[in-house]
Amino acid sequence: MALSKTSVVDTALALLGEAGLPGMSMRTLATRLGVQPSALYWHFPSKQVLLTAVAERVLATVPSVEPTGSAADELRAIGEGLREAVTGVPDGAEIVALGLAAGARNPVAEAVAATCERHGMGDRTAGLTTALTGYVIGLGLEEQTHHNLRVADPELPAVDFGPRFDGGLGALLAGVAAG
Amino acid sequence: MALSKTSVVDTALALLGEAGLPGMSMRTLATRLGVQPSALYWHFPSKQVLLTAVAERVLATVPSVEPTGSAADELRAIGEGLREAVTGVPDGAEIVALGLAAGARNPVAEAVAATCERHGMGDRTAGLTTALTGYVIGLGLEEQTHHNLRVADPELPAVDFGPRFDGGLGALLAGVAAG
DNA sequence: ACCTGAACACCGTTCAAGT
DNA sequence: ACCTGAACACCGTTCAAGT
Repeated sequence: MALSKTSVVDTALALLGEAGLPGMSMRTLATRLGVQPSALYWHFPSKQVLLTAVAERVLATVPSVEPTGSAADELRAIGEGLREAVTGVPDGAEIVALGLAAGARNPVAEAVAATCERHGMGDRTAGLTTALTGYVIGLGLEEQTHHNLRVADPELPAVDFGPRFDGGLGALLAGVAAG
Repeated sequence: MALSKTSVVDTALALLGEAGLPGMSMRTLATRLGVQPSALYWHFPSKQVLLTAVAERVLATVPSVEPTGSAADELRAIGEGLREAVTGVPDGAEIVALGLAAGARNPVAEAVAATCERHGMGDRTAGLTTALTGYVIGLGLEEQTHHNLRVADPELPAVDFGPRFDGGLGALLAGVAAG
């Protein structure tokens, strides 16, 4: 059957899940698809563009947040949702950063806008979107890099990024009304 | 003259400044040093380890902050100082993230601790350190990736990350007493 | 329209051998 | 101790040619 952008991105995601970015070369991707490497370049002009398509798929998995809590609770849920999407795929932080830099739609922006307006703080939308997105990507990058290093060298001490993420998110949202 | 770790890191930083991470291959590095690529492996076991040494040098340029303002002002200055160090070298965010993941000392941790204790909020040190560091790295990564994309494709719209950084930092520090 | 085959110009890393 | 020379096993990308 003929190749399609969708099937290429599907397979790219599968390879990422198995071995991260180093395991997703254009050559292994082609092999997995039963095609020559050069065939991929008919569908995508470069690996970078292919990766932004992957990033868009990752961003599409960010869950939407129900308007049922305080502003702080909703913003916390938005941050946690982005974190789940980003850390759900190995090297996801790097890939999503590429996607956002390339102009991908950031679902966090709209979610934060909705929450802020609902709670009468629409003027804080831009700052909170930047802070939340940057924080999740940055800590996600550290976490995934740390994981990659530990795979190569098990001597490296383990770090639990879960509580660390919660603590940073709490500090980040301390200025948002709790009730 | 014989090679040394210092001279290798010096030259690595010079190459990074010229063309970023893609311009800093072990081969170009060796050529610039007038040596064979394999010679580098006597001084560093891998490129990754060499890059963490580069990261430590970058982190060492983070300026220390004078205790002359409010807690919020001092924390803002700490964040700005880290940003300057990180964005001062092309692909610095990625490199510093690698360094921190490898266990490099984070100068922000100590600076935040000093400020927090001076202002009677020592219990907030950990959260603020994580939030501040993650945010600076994350937005820095987006910014530098965006810059790299624009070098390859000038069609991509320019974005001024300066005001965006300020806005996010303001939101991040909104929960810290201003006076 | 969609893909093959072959090549170009690179990578990081290893390791015997030299001095 | 410190480095060379040569090789191994890869990369992303291009492009004429096929169907």
